[in-house]
Amino acid sequence: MSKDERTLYFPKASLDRLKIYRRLLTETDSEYISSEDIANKLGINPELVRKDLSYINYKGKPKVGYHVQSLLDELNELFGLKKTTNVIIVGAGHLGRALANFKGFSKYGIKIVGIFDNDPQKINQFVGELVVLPLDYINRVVRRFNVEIGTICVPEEAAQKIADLLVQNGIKAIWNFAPVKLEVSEDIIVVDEDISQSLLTIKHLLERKQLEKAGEK
Amino acid sequence: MSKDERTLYFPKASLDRLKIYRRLLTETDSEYISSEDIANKLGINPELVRKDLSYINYKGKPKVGYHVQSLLDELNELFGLKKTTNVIIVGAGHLGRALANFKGFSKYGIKIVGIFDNDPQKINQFVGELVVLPLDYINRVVRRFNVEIGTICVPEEAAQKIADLLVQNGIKAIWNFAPVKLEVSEDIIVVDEDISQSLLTIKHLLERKQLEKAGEK
DNA sequence: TAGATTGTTAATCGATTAACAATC
DNA sequence: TAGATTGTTAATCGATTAACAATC
Repeated sequence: MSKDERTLYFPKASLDRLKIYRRLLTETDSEYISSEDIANKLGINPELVRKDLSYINYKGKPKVGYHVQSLLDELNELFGLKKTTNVIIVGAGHLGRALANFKGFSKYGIKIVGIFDNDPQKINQFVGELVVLPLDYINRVVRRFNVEIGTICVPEEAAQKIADLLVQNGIKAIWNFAPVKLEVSEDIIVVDEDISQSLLTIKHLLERKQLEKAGEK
Repeated sequence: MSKDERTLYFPKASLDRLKIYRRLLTETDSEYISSEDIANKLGINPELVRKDLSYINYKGKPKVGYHVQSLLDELNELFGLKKTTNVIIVGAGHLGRALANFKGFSKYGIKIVGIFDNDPQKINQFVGELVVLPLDYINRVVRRFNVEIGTICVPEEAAQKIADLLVQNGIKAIWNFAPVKLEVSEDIIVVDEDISQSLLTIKHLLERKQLEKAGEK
């Protein structure tokens, strides 16, 4: 199968499930796994699993199931895990530093190659093995390391300006932790990671549950 | 309208959009806003906005639109922003400490009332205004502050055990930063915040984009 | 071979969009 | 009033599920 065939468009929901299958497979010891096994563990339908895998043109063996290792390889390829992608972080506050210190990214072929801030107090401080650099240095680092992803960990007032700066410097994708809808040109990938928003979901579900309980009486 | 009417079931996608409308309204200065204004800013259909708002039984004024302040009030109520919810954090690593230090949660009616770790080196250290406590203290803190939400910031190997511990101690919702599917009883709310997974999405989209470009030639 | 499991087409379901009457 | 915008019913679209033939 050619790469082009494999990466034709398929639903976002399927892409998200493929990530979950991938995680499940990394925790699977057996040599083969059936669509039913996968479905049961995730609480979904086996047909859906098969459909999702058909999108990436991966073939299982009737009567046997899917070969865990080769499917995992295929999914790792799909998510570009085999090649290293260089990433910078803008904002050396608590969150930016926490991300810079996180050891788990290497598993996903992600390497943090720089952290930046405009606060003179933070500049030159060590964060793990990196040193906080001023924003002027973004250009140099991006070119030197061929950085594709920029992470925004600055306060929301500053986020749009930093996004513009990143785009100017040739960043192709933005991982945005600020609670703002960034306006960038269409060809830039933006993924929002607005963690406070999930707290809203939790609070709503707690409220709803409480009302349900009250209603039962 | 009674609370019960308002909180009848509606699609998850609508709930997520309602959160986005809420954020947009906080950034809106005018007194009224039309479904078309909202839709344009978010790149969706005005009909969808009206449909979503009809789920929460919120009425606009024909020819005028929606009253920004009162809609915002309604949404704040929907997401339980007006009352304070107490939260604890388990795991005082970089991420746990970053969350404990984050000032923005108060806006959402969230208060961090405790941070815990099993590492003797971390216990008794200060994190902002809190002191890291051993896991044994979870029970006391949960009861004392009537804690509803527990945040898991421990390594993935430990996550399930901590989830069990939280549930034993009466926690009603888990905000899970570990890359693991937690097994908990049905009445416990679990919201996953697996940030590494979004990197997979970014890497995939980057790959796809590159293939598209290659294909154009 | 018989049976189990895949792969795929058709049917169903649910969410989004279109249409339009109601209303200020 | 006329016109703009809401609220809601009906039509469409897309994703999920069901059914079943293909295959090892």
